[in-house]
Amino acid sequence: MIPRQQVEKRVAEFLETCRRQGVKATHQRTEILRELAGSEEHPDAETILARVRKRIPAISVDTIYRTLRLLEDRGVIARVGSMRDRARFDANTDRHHHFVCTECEMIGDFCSDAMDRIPVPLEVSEMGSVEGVYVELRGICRKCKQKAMKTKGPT
Amino acid sequence: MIPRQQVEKRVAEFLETCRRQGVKATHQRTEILRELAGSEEHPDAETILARVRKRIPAISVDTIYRTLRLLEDRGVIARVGSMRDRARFDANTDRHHHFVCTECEMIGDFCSDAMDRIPVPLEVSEMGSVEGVYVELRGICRKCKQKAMKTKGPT
DNA sequence: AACTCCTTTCGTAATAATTACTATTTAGGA
DNA sequence: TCCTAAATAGTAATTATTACGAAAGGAGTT
Ligand SMILES: [Mn+2]
Ligand SMILES: [Mn+2]
Ligand SMILES: [Zn+2]
Ligand SMILES: [Zn+2]
Repeated sequence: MIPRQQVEKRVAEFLETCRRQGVKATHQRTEILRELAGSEEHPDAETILARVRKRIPAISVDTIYRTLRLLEDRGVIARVGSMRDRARFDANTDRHHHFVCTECEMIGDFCSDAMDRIPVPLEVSEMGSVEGVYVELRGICRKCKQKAMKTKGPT
Repeated sequence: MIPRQQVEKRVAEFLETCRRQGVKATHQRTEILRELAGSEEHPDAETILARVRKRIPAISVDTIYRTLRLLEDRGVIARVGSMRDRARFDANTDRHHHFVCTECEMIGDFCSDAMDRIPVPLEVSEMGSVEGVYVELRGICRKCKQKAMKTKGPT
């Protein structure tokens, strides 16, 4: 579980960003971010909608998608997950990367100093200027592997 | 431009894979792969469809998508590009990574031994078994940067 | 060749995810 | 408080992708 304190810190940062950038800090936006910041599972838009609806029953699909785009564009949240599935979101802006299970779509966080320290290859500098990195390790999670064992029988 | 020879090598490999896996090597599949293997731009499904239609006018949308999924599942091609845009495809199976321009969606290839040598963090091994890596550097390409210069004026 | 059986394709319909539209509401400043 | 541009709700539209059913293809058999 993510500490309430940290969630509120992210929300406060967002409210500050709004003030600086002349964007309105609405109830809807705040609750969407609060929901996402309190989750460790990198939920998709639909899941976020369902959860925020518990607190704001009349919130619309449009607002969810529009807000997620807004937050992403301002760098408050990030879009994660592989192309084959629907978009997933992440309010954790600390530098980290993801492990994705190709079976159940579970997404886990990890850090790697080694990875973060790699310089941008010259080849890339010639293509353009790099502003962000996205690293995703793909495989089968523990849970899915065990499930496969039970079904097919052990090795 | 990609040498004809290399394109045909990839096509031949695919035909071999078909034989081994008991999948039919149809004209449609062959032409879709040939088109993709001959392109350096990581085209999307729609683009591939339009191009293959020049040679097989009656080919259907279904066949394009079904075939792309088949090829991806067999590891013959890969799906690339970031979540915000439509899926893009790549028939280059040599280990490499991508630079993506967030402005014009241009996708360029690059290699990085440093990146490929990084061991999987323990943290990740505990989550599951890693079977693939996807690395994407994001930024603004040269062309888009120059365009921005002309519009807004230089620094 | 004609027959059989299974795979694949075409043409089109359906679905799923995301985005757009417009009347109405609201945040935040004067 | 009052005003106004910005944002939202409810719904329609769009886009990308997948599903379906009838027809075609292809390989082995007679
Ligand atoms: Mn994360
Ligand atoms: Mn590539
Ligand atoms: Zn899993
Ligand atoms: Zn560009």
